[in-house]
Amino acid sequence: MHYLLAFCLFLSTLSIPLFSTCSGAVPDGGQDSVSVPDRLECPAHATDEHIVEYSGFVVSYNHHTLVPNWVAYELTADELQVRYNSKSSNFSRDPQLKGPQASREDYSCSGWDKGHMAPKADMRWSERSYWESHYFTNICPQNHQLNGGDWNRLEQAVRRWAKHYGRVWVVCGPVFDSCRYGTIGPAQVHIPDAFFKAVLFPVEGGYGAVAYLMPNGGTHHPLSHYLLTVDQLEQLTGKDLFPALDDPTEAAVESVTFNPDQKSYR
DNA sequence: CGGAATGCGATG
DNA sequence: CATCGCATTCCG
Repeated sequence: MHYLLAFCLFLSTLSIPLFSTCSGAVPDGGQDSVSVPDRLECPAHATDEHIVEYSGFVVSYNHHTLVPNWVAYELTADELQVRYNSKSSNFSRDPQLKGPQASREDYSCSGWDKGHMAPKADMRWSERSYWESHYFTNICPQNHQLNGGDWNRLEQAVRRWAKHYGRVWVVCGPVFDSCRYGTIGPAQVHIPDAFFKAVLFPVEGGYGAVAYLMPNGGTHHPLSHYLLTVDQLEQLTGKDLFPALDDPTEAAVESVTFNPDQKSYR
């Protein structure tokens, strides 16, 4: 017990922030980088990102912030029928990925949750996808209240929508602006200021979309409080979301907010 | 209320 | 290391 406490204090002394550039603009060298797959849910490719394709989701990993730039996946109603389960949830590094990664030590005693971007509850359709969701390439430091609260409620809504619409396309990730929370751990894992999530729906003859932005704190509001258009989210994050849509469709879908519950039986 | 789902941390 | 218990939240 005393040893553990001393260990944590030791780690905290190691994690003195030097100067943390938040932009992620530092080029990280040497990693094989694959182009972004041509899928509906994937954002346009940007510089300084390393694309990793897992069985259940695609990650744009940032070797500077040690968190993903974004995580994207299609979620189907069929996938939610299969419920692979494990008593333990063992977070680990992606063994295939070269270069720096976060580790458990960075998060332990940090006061921040290991927050999934692609939720493990969305990846239960196979043992492989389940464990891949536990790689640190899919994890961000996240406020505990948010992780179990409003962010979790949004994830539950996405599963409800996937069941109702048959499939949805999801992209989410951290947002860095003021970098007010600094970093955690010896590896200096960057703590996001906020998180975004955008969801694309198949509707008759076309698509609808919603976007959310939640600060990385213990706020509690109705989900509608965090709502914004995909256009607004793109301006905030500098990302081009759902670029696989043809231009007129993309423009129409991203300028208005779809109401996914409007047509449901509730 | 019971079952999912997000986790953390104590216990052998 | 695995297992268990705890807290919170939401849904049917």
